[in-house]
Amino acid sequence: MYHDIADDIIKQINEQTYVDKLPSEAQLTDHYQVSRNTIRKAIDEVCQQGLLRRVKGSGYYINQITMHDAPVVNLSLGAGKAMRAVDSHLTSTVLALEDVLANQFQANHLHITIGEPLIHVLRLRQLNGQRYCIEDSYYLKTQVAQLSLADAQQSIFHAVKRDYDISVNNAENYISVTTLNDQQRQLTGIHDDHALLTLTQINYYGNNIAFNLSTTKFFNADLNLYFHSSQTFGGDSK
Amino acid sequence: MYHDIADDIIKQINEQTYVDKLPSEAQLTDHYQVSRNTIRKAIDEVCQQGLLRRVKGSGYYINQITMHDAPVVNLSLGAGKAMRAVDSHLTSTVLALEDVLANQFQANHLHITIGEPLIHVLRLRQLNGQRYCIEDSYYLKTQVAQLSLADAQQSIFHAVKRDYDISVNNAENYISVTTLNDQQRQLTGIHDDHALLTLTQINYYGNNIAFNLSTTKFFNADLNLYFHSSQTFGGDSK
DNA sequence: TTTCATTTGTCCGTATGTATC
DNA sequence: CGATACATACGGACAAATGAA
Repeated sequence: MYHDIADDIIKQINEQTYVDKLPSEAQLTDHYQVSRNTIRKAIDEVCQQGLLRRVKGSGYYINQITMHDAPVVNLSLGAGKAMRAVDSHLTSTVLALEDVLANQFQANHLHITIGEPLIHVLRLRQLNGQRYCIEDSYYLKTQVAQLSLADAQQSIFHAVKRDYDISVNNAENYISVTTLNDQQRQLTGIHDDHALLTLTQINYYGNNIAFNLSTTKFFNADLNLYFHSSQTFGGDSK
Repeated sequence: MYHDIADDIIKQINEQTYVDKLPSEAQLTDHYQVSRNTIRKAIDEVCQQGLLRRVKGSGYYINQITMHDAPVVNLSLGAGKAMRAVDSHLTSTVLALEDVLANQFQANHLHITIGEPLIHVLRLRQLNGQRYCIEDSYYLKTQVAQLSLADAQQSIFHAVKRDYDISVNNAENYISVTTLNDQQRQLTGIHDDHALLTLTQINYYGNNIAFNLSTTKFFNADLNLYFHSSQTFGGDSK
């Protein structure tokens, strides 16, 4: 229930029903007809997504997530949700859809042994006709037995949820700067050596079983990856 | 109080008192002599740092965070804590320590008007004799009236905490790829055009007032910025 | 400066639901 | 199936910060 309330609050923020700050807990309690604790749990969720900052004695203030004109991807929304804002406008060209065996890197990150079977998907994604990102994804075949080409052209996470009831519970995120690798150059025909902002994610579901490892390289030189960190902590920070 | 319990649980994990999983909530309730709600809030904090995975009906399992060959800065630890691991080994060369007036960019992010007085600190930081990062920081003079050269050579946040009782409560983080700007080239004598992983942070204290805007450019081409994102969410993700 | 109502932060006890084993 | 363990929700109490009178 508090999930639904959280979703609704986020919706109100997006629709600018709430502009500068949220109504007080008392007002929200009244509005949603639930206890204060439930409201607070809902607000916790919204805060965790970096949309609010909380001020004791004052209220909840809405964060403006912008970097001037530069495009921003909010990673605090959690895996799968981060891209949703742009996801509907993205088109995907599937450059590879194949079974492979885990190498050292993949085995390390997926907590499996070398040689375990994986599905490899390489996609070039476009936004408004512009190259947006290139994404290498590896799925554990023990979890995701099969992926159709049609699914790979759309939202894979959606298909995985539909067919295997797997959705992302949490994720580890690594951000670095890289260039395209040989396979990516060959299949895209892009041969320049540009440094690309790169996001590597290990996605976990349910009991925190890693089921997916993906590396996304963004072509847009202006792109910003955003996330919010808060200090839950009272004190010191020494 | 639940902060202290969270800290203690983390300590027990680090000391391997708890190896595979945590004691049950009932046992922890008994051990710390607090209510179950308080235990759960403490555990929430530990989870948020990515140290635990929670399994309904089963228990809390300790995450084994795998190490990588590439150097990693863990930003999930929260603002101010992220750099602590390396901070003590960093030496800082202060390239600029001056009063400036806020420009458009700074005003936007610090939620102030153009022309407000700021302190600008430009530091070149080294790790084991190697260039590690270059950091531009702007402090609101209304909050931080003065910074000494000695403080700038050490930990500025520590000095700010000591002199003004200001510590970071939460932060907005933007990660992008940039190159050095003119002032940075001039003052460092570095004139190549390398793409650098760049972290822009707006730091808040008292949860509401932005007091610092800093941009850090990392020289290490292998560096990874890490953070953990969890889904608090039960369900769907549609 | 003090006072006071508002608002968020913390903690408690209890009850019920649901997943795991 | 029953026992255990985590998830959700309610209601109440007091503390602490804010902001306006």
